[in-house]
Parts: sequence; structure tokens; C-alpha cells
Amino acid sequence: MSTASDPAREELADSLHSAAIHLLRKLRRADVRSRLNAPRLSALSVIVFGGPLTLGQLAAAEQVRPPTMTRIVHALEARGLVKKNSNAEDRRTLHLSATTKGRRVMHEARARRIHSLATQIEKLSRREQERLRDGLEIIGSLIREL
Amino acid sequence: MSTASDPAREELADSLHSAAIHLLRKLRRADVRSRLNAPRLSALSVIVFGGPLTLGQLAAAEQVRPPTMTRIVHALEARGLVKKNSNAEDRRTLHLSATTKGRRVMHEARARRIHSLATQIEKLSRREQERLRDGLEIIGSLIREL
DNA sequence: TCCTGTTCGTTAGCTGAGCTAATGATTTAG
DNA sequence: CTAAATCATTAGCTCAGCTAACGAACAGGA
Repeated sequence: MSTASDPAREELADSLHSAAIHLLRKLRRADVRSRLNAPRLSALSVIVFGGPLTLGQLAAAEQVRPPTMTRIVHALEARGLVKKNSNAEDRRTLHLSATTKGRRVMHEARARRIHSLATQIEKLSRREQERLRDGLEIIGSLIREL
Repeated sequence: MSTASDPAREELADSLHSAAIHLLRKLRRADVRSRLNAPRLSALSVIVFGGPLTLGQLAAAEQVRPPTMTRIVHALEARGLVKKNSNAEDRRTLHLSATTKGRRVMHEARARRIHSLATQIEKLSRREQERLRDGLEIIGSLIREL
């Protein structure tokens, strides 16, 4: 068992933190051509795969406050990627759904965005890809608990 | 060997992308008390550990354009964490170095910033921590190649 | 020596993410 | 049927990232 001051654990946390910063900075530039940056692409993905959902649900899924999501959705709507449907059940809420164009653009942008990453992953051995997948699984659960 | 259209690899790239986004969003909030957000803390760390260096070198190390780094350094300087020393060798450049306060604040902020993360890591089994470290190593090399 | 081109950092000006606080509209509860 | 809660938006702030343009300083050749 580790003690509370285990430096290895802090170092681990630190490199995780650092990796996230640098990875995002890289990916941000990798996708200049697409008009979809990381937050927008991520939100659109949730709408595409998560079916119709309200803005509040989307904000919760993306771990963001509603005002932040309002603006992201507005940008997506302005580009014709997302449709805001009023909800007859509860007229305070919206039903967000992806348009056909939204679906297409999402898949294209996603492919572009992760292309450089996938290219690097391709160079890894089968065993290394295994280890990467394994580590990501743990990181995912870590984030969920945060 | 994987083929170029291996969906597993794209899925891997995608979850890496997604993990980075969500992790940073979480950590951003975790550290409200500290006046040091992720980019500033990261830059200060490089200055503390990387000894005196110029703004251009720092920008390169952080994978950011000079104007971006100019503003980050300005904020650090305004808080008395970093000193800009003129360089006699080449008066176009600066020598950036951390102040005593800068070193102290960096260590404190770093500890705070990764605390929630380290707490979660603490809950992982020894084996899981191993897998996390392993995955991060691969992610690190991936980023370097990007 | 001086002129020219290059390099370094800064400034100006833009887009966009994230937040809190306050507001209007609607629904729910009492 | 009024009061409280909930949902999305607006306003207003800090900050990160970029490109373009610029002044200051260096380096090299006529």
C-alpha cells in the first residue's frame, strides 16, 4: 500500500496533468481546417450518438455549465449542424438533435482530428496499443470519479 | 498488423482525445483557489526546473507561440513569481528565472492542483497504478511524435 | 563602417472556452 | 392560485490561443 505522501503517485498525477495539457495544445492546431474545435466536436458527438437531449443534459454530459453549452450549441446551430426543437412536454427545455449535415461533418471532422493521433498509434506495436488502451480505461474511470 | 482503417485504433485515438478534454475541464475547476491555472503552472514549472531560459525557448518547450507566452510570463511576473533579467550576451532576449516565492508557490499550487487526482490514484490498486503509468508513458511518446 | 536581412519579443486585434450572477419563461408544489 | 423551483439565456468577466505588424538588436557583406 502507498502512503499519503507517496511521491510516485504525485508524479503520476503530474504527468497525467501535463500529458492532457500538451496533447490538447497539439490537437488544437492539428485541426485548423475544420471549423470544429475540440469542445464543439465533443458536444456534437454527444448529440449525434446520444440521440435528442436537452441543453442541460448535454451540459452535464460534457461537465460544463449551462451558459457555456448555450454558446457551443448556438455555434453548432449557426452552422446548420444541430437543430433546436421545442419540447411539447416541457416548454422550458429544448430537444437538441443533429442534422444530416451535422452527422456527416462530425464524422469527417472526427476523422481529421484524430488522424495524426491514429497515425502515431498505428506505429505502436500490438502490445503497446494494448497498454495504451489499458491506461486509458483507468484514466476514464479516474475522470468519472473526479 | 493493423490495417489503415482499423476502427479499434480510431476508437483509441478518440478516447484519448476525449479523456484529455474532460480531464482538463475537471482540473480547471479543482484549482480555483490558486491563482495559477494550467498553462501558467506548466510554464512556471518549466522555468523552475529548466533553469534560466529565454521566452522563445519557453514557448517552444510549451509548444505555444511567442505572443501567447509573453502574456503568460507577464502574469507570472506581475505576481512576483518570475524575474525577467536582461541578457548581456544578446539584448534582444530575456533570461527568465523563478523567484523564491515562485518556487514556493509552484510547489504549493502543483500539490493542490494534482491533489484530487492523486487522491483518486491512491484508490487504485498497485496493479492499476502500474497500468496507468504504463499507459502514460506511451501517451507521452505519442505526444512527442505528434 | 554602413546597409541589409534576420531574429527576438511585444503589441494589437481576433476567436472562443470557461465561470458567476441575474433574468424571463415555464412548470410544479402547496 | 400563488409561491417556489427549474431551464435556458443574457451580460459581463478572465484567460488561452492564433496571425500580422513592428521596433530593437544582432550578423554579415559591400
